[in-house]
This record gives sequence, structure tokens and C-alpha cells, in this order.
Amino acid sequence: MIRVSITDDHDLFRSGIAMLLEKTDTIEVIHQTASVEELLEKLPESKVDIALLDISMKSTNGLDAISILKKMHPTIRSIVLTMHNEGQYVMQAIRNGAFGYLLKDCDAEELAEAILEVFNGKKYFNKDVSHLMIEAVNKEANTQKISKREKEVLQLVAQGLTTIEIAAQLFVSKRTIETHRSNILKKLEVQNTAELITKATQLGLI
Amino acid sequence: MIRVSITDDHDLFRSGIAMLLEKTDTIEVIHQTASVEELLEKLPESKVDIALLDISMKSTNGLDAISILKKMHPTIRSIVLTMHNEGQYVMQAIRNGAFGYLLKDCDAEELAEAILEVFNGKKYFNKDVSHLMIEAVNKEANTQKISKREKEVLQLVAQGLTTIEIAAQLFVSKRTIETHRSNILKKLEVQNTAELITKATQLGLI
DNA sequence: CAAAATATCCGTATTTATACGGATATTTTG
DNA sequence: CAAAATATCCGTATAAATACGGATATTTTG
Repeated sequence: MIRVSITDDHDLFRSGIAMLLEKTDTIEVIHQTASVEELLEKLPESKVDIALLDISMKSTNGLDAISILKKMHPTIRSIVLTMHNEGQYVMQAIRNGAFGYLLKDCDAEELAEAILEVFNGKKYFNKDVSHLMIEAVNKEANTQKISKREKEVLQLVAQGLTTIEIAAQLFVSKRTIETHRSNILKKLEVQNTAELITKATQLGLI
Repeated sequence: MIRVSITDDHDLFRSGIAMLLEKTDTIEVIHQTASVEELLEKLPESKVDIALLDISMKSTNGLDAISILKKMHPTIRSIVLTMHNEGQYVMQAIRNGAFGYLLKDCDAEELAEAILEVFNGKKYFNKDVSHLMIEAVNKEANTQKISKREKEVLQLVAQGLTTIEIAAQLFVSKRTIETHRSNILKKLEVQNTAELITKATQLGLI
């Protein structure tokens, strides 16, 4: 039997997931908790194999919980079960040492499969999540190219300020801002301002 | 006892919600179904007061289900229970005759309260949902100002095409596209292309 | 710590976007 | 169905953005 804990501040989810997992003959739900603190209290006497964690929770969030568990209970493997389908969360979860990441709209079979895989020492990230990651990595690569000053200029451009207005606001010459804009265009590999704003928005730079 | 049906193609949710509602002494879950078709089959012999409906489902979606129920079972009141926190869904739900709209991350108390309110003839939309609506109305107002042709031009502008390239692609003169762009700027009350793309993105026009 | 890379700054010339004014075609509305 | 409103189209003039070439200051890296 795989010993699982569930931590999620939504009653609905906790109950539903627990019920579904109890139906299997390989997985046992040891305890359900509404917060990370509560989980940490119960862990010492529960020999949990796998911790299912939501991300959005009241005090300590699920991503931080991964790091905490890794330090305090290194044998416990964390799987994130969340509705956040944003690449950055996935990235952070992996950095913190998560063994799996599932979206809440997955079905019961996939959840059970993920738990089994992780129990057997593998990691579990499905197609959707992998896709989110690829996007996030790409975003970060592009994002980090842009300097602080350039980001500052980009913000003002997006707000509709002209080059001259930006120059006035930043106390530099019109020509300087022109160069910044030119460099931003090159870095993001776009042809003009319209495409720039489109891409910068997609990258979350604005 | 308020007689409720639950229609949602996620086992997790259906089970969890049903369990939580069964705990109350005012609400009775008559049946759970995974599709609208299944719901319609069971309704004639079940005297349901309130139908809880998810939006994303395999064949018929929950929004269409509201209209269908209104025609075929006018005494049944629909409450949407979904993870879609987009104003347009809320708007469509209301247009189709929904009595309530709840996000899936609400708690059990709120769900029970919503069911009670709707049973008593009121409508139930919480703060989050109302906020989504206000945004949506605003978006629609702005969005509908823009003509088809202008949207077409806007798309191409966002992709980084220059006025001349757009003119070539649409087989009109450069000057025509310039006027379109000018008019789009006026309609969305922005000063230049950068601000335009920013706003159009926010409005979901791109 | 020195070399290499990057960020920040500027001038001139060219290309592109926008303002202004005006016309016909299409759609909406009373 | 006619009037009003809106969409679509175009020319000329001005303002702004971008390309190109070049310089110093700051940060990274071996």
C-alpha cells in the first residue's frame, strides 16, 4: 500500500480525491489537511510516502511546502495537484524538488498512475505540464535578455508614451531611447513596435 | 428538502460536491450525471428543483444546457459551477437564464447558500463573478466598436506587418490601411500603436 | 585584475506612422 | 424606403520610429 497525504484548503477537492483514491487497492489516504502547518504536525507519526499538495493555500503555499518537506522529511515525495496551469509554477515546483505536477482537471486514473510512478522512483509530468514548462523556459530565456533600463523603457512604450516623452521622463536624450527601443526589438527578434508589444505581453514583460 | 442534480464530467468534483451537500439537512442530491444528455434522460422522473452544471463537458456544454432546461423543464433552476473565471462565460450563462454562477474554488458553505438563495427565487452571483461581469461588459462595449475589417487589420498589425504589407495582403491602398489604423486608435481611445496593442490584448481582440 | 561582454549614451538619414480633409458604399433605424 | 450612421476607400503633409555607425561606462568572467 502506498501511503498518501492530501493537503488542500478546498474541502471539495480533498474529499473527492480521498474518496477516489480509497477505491484503489494500492493507495491508502493516511490523512487530509487544509494547511501545510497542519500537515507538518501530523507527519511525524504517519509514515507518509507521497504528499499531494495544492499550491494556493492560506499561510504556507504548496511550492514552499515542497522545500520544507525535502528538508524535514527527505523520504516523502511531493506531487503538486493544482489548477495553476502556468509554466512558472511548474518550474518552481521542480526547482523545489517536486516529483510530479498535475492539473486538477486530470482524471482519477491519471492521479493514481502519477502516484504509482512517483512511488516507484520516477517523476510524473504529463503532456500539458511539459508544454507549460517548455514555454516557461523559453520565456525566461527571452526575458533575461532584456536589461533593467530596457524593461523600464518597454513599460513606458506599452503605456503609449512616445520616444520623446520617455526621454523627458528618464532625463536622457531622445536618441538614447531610440537606441534602447532598437535594441529591445533586436533582442526579442521582432520587426516593429506592434509585434514587440504582442511578444512582450506573451512573455509577461509588461 | 431542496432536490438537486449535479452534472459534471469530472468524477472528482461530482463525488466531492455530492458528499458535501448530503451532509446538509436541507439539500438532497437526487442524481449525478457526467453529461447533459444523461441528465435529460433522468429528469422526467426525478422532480429536480435545482441543476448544478459544469460548463466544459464532452458533447453538450453547460451553457447550452441552461437554455435546454429552460425550455424543456421551466421549473428547474440552473446554477453554473465551473472553473471558468472569464466574464464572457458569466454573461452567456445569464443570457441563457442561469440563476447562479459559482467558481469551483468556492467553499461548501457558499455552494449551499447559493442553492438556498436560488431555491427561494433569488439569483446568486458572488463578488468575484460580479467583477468578471463588469469587466466583460466593458470589454464587449469596446470590442463591438471595432468593425470586421478593422479587426482584420488589427490582427495583422499585432503580427508585426507594416501598413504597406497589410495593404498588399488585403489588396487595398496603403492609405486605406492608414485610415483604418487611425480609426482603430480613435475607437479604443489610445495614442499610438504600442498603447493600441496593449489595450487590444487586454480586451482580447488579438 | 585584465579582457570580454554588456549596458548605456548620442548624431544623421531614411522609412513608417499619424493627422487632416474628403468621398462613395454599405448597414441600421425610424 | 429614405435618412442617418457606419464602414470602406484615397491624397498630401507632418511627426515619429527605425537603421546605421560609433563612443564610454559598467558588469562578468577567466
